[in-house]
Amino acid sequence: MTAQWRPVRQSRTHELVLETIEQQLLTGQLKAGDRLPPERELAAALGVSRSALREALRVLETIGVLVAQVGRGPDAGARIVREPDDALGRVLRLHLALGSYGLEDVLEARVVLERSSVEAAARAGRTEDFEAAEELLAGMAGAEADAERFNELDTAFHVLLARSSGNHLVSTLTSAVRESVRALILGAERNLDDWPGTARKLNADHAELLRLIGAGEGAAAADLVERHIRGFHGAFVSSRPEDADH
Amino acid sequence: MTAQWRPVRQSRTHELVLETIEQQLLTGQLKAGDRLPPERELAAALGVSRSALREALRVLETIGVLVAQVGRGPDAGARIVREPDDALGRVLRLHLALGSYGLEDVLEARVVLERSSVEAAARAGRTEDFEAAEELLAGMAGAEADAERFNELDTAFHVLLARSSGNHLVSTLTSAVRESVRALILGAERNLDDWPGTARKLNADHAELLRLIGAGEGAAAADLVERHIRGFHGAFVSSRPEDADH
DNA sequence: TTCCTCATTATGGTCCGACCGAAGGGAAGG
DNA sequence: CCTTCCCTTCGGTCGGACCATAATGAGGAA
Repeated sequence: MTAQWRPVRQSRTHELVLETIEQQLLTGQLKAGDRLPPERELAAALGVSRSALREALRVLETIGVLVAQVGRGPDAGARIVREPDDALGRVLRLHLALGSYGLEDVLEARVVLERSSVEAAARAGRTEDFEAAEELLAGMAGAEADAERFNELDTAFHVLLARSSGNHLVSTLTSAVRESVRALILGAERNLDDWPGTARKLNADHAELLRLIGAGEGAAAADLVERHIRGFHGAFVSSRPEDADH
Repeated sequence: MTAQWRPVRQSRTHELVLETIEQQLLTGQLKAGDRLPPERELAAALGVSRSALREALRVLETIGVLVAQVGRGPDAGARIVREPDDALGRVLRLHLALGSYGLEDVLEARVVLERSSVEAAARAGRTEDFEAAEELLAGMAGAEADAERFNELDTAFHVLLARSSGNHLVSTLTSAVRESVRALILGAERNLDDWPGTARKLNADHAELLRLIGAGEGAAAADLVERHIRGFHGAFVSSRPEDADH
């Protein structure tokens, strides 16, 4: 194997701090819900400046592992939380914009993830999610004129299906990927010739998808969701010929 | 729809800075390879303190969108880059540790992603990746005694297959998910009764997988990789009964 | 007593000014 | 022409100060 040496880039203080805290997370010494000491105390305890500590905390915050609240009382200060969705969404969104991967890749990823989601959802059969999905569906039917609102509900619908699969990770990834192309999809919808008609078609897909999932027909639902995604996604990719290289 | 209000959490300076820079990324005013102005200048231009700016830059750095180098010359300063893999890996790793999702979820996600990867790889048929994979395979055969090294090569092997699919996004996700459980897998391997025997079996799978991909038999390769992952992953999940809730 | 009001205090958020160390650029000297 | 050494330009770090926010608790009014 050809040796690949990456620069060591050693010892930026905030990275050391980060490692320390990460270790405590990985070993379970820090759990969700725990509070960190006040910044000034922790900085002193770690022997670093408050600025360096704050940079490390900021990183944890963007990862969705920590939130901070000002003020006083039991809810104030820095707390460990579990909110990966926004973090992943932001990463994917920015890298999509930078062309770290192309739209085709996003299309394939969506197909793969959502096929798996709907199959699992059909197996799980959660009626409460089913009802919520019905509501979203009704909302979309009423919002066919308003592309922005439709897009919002559409995203919520797909994310709900993913969540209904019972697999948090796949759901998080699905949600993040879907969010990352949200602005693009919205832009494409606005440029379509016959948007209301397209919206109706999409909604018909959604209704049928929901029916199949409710009936436990996972395989059929998976095929439908693939057609659904490829159909629309493919249509607007072709109208946006900026291919991203790498 | 029941209204869901999340707190506005408005106007932390570094978030405003972040939005500004993100906008420039999303609109293409900032592209990969571009250099940002020196921190002091940029801070002054944005009308914020250097600390606030630095926190925003740190966020971009953890997202894998920016790197900073000290010193002088054309390569110094903050540059826009495209390195999503480490960022995603870190997010998933920490959230796995926090129990944002369970091991079962990771198993399913790996199955879904890697099935897709090997099918695509079989279609793409990149001979150069094939050769690199052969090398890794040989390396693993020689490292059956050393669990750590084996694990390293194993990870590299799966990541290589993913990359060979030609889909950067799926490859990145695969790599991140695989990295996130790397420490866990290593720990499990060390606790196995018959590790060398297991290693041989895994390697046999790898060899056969590579053969199928080379022969263009994507479907068979997908089935094999699913059995491969479920077999081993399932075995060690059962020996580690800490189920993560949410 | 009970309730409202207001000062106190703990906490994160922001800013400033200073200094350190790394690394390219260029002048001085061989 | 090449080497050596200083200077300048960067990010990285630090300490201290002040602000905004929000719970707390004391003190006064009903």
